[in-house]
Amino acid sequence: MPDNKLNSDTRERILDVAERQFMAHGYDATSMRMITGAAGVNLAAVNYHFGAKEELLREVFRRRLAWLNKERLIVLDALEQQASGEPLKPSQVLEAFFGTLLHIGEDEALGGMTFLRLLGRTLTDPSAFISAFFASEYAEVIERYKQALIRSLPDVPRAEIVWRLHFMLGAMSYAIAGTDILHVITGVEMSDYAGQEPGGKSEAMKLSQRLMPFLLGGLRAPLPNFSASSAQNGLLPAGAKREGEEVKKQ
Amino acid sequence: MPDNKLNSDTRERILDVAERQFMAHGYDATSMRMITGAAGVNLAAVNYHFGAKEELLREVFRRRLAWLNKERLIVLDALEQQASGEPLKPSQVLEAFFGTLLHIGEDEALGGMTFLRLLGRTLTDPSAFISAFFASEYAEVIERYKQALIRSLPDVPRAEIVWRLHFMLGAMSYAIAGTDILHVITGVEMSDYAGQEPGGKSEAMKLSQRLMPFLLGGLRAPLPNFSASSAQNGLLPAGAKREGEEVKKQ
DNA sequence: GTCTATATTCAGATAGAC
DNA sequence: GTCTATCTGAATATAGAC
Repeated sequence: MPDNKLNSDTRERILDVAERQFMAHGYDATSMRMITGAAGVNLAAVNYHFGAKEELLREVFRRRLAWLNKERLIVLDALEQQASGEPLKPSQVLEAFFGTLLHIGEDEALGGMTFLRLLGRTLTDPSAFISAFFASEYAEVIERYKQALIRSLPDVPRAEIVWRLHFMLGAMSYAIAGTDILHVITGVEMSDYAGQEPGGKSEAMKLSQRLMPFLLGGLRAPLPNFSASSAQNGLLPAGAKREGEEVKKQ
Repeated sequence: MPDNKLNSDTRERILDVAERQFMAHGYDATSMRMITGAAGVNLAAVNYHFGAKEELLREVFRRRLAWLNKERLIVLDALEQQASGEPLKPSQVLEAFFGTLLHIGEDEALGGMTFLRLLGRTLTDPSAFISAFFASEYAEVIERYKQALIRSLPDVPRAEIVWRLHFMLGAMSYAIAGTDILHVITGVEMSDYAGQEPGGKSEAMKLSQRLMPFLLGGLRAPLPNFSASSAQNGLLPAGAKREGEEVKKQ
């Protein structure tokens, strides 16, 4: 039985290609023929190895999230042990959570920017099976970090922290996922996302340096004022102040 | 010729239903049969009125974005005129931009939360025709607000402002779009998104009150420090500090 | 494990009667 | 403007030879 070295990793080749195609075109718009064609394997191979297309997507995420979830817990454990009972600083919690994620972007073996973009885009996908999958994959880690954040900000109400965790996830996912779209929307001035020359700072590093201060600033922002009076300092939607507007009949 | 009142607004009914379905299932996963079935109109009606499915999606957005874009410019114009040459405060710019958007969520005639969610989700859609459409629809408004932000923060480099505008768009879109998904991910503690009882604060208002301080905090956060030395204060991805890691072969 | 061939279903779109 | 009927293509998935 001689070497069929190339044949044996059909499974991995499919996963690599699927990851790229799902990122580029979205889950629905990526057909199994596109995947198997680009991977140079037979159409039936996907069903043989994964059963169905949905399972393939789940497996694409599983192999990356396994590392990410483990790493996030390891880093948080290490920080908490180091702090010996004291609450962590908010910046430490954010670094552990977002830094670990962005690290994936620097390492092709962990999925690189391709996977990060896929992750950011897929998180907003409305498909039921996808959101159910993410909910179960993320539950434990999010809960741990939520608790760490709550301890790190004793003066901020729990509910407010959860909102802000939500906002931070959004800012990050979008920043990563939106490469093409928001690039165009926000103009061409941004330093290039792509083209990570070895030697220079990686794409993920540049993103991290800008994102972290933003997130920290948002997380520690003054609390909203809920006191009775309505139009107190202008946190209302601007349009809400005008009245008697007519809605043109299109 | 007696009243065929109900027949004449087939076009609008299709748009209303399509908006809801695209939001709930995504563009690709929504078939024209689903839309026409739920709208109670004939399958051929979509092609008759809009030509093709892609055109239908564009029209769903056009009728809402027309109001939004106009309103955003009106509000910004009014603020700038009122300031008579002086730069606006960052909070004013944010209110004008995000408040106008969130106002849609309070008014069913403007699309309500259904449209806001659809918008948030669709912005990350990778389809080429969708991103091209948004780029052209948004170009003018984004440019105006970008300039207003740059004037309002004279000490912050232009590039940094563009990054942060990007992050803000992400935080907001995600917060809106992620109702189902991130609800689950971040736990059940958040005050309910849905169920806007008239009399109480609307969903959009509650979101606005939390989002605005967060965005403002992020926008005005201290700048990242780019000075030479690498590991200065820990803004690196946490995982990047460890070395010699092995990547298990799956 | 890999391939061909095919079953089955469903998509978007249109022709043409009314 | 609306409907029925249908064209055409492409999707996922599987049976069965090798």
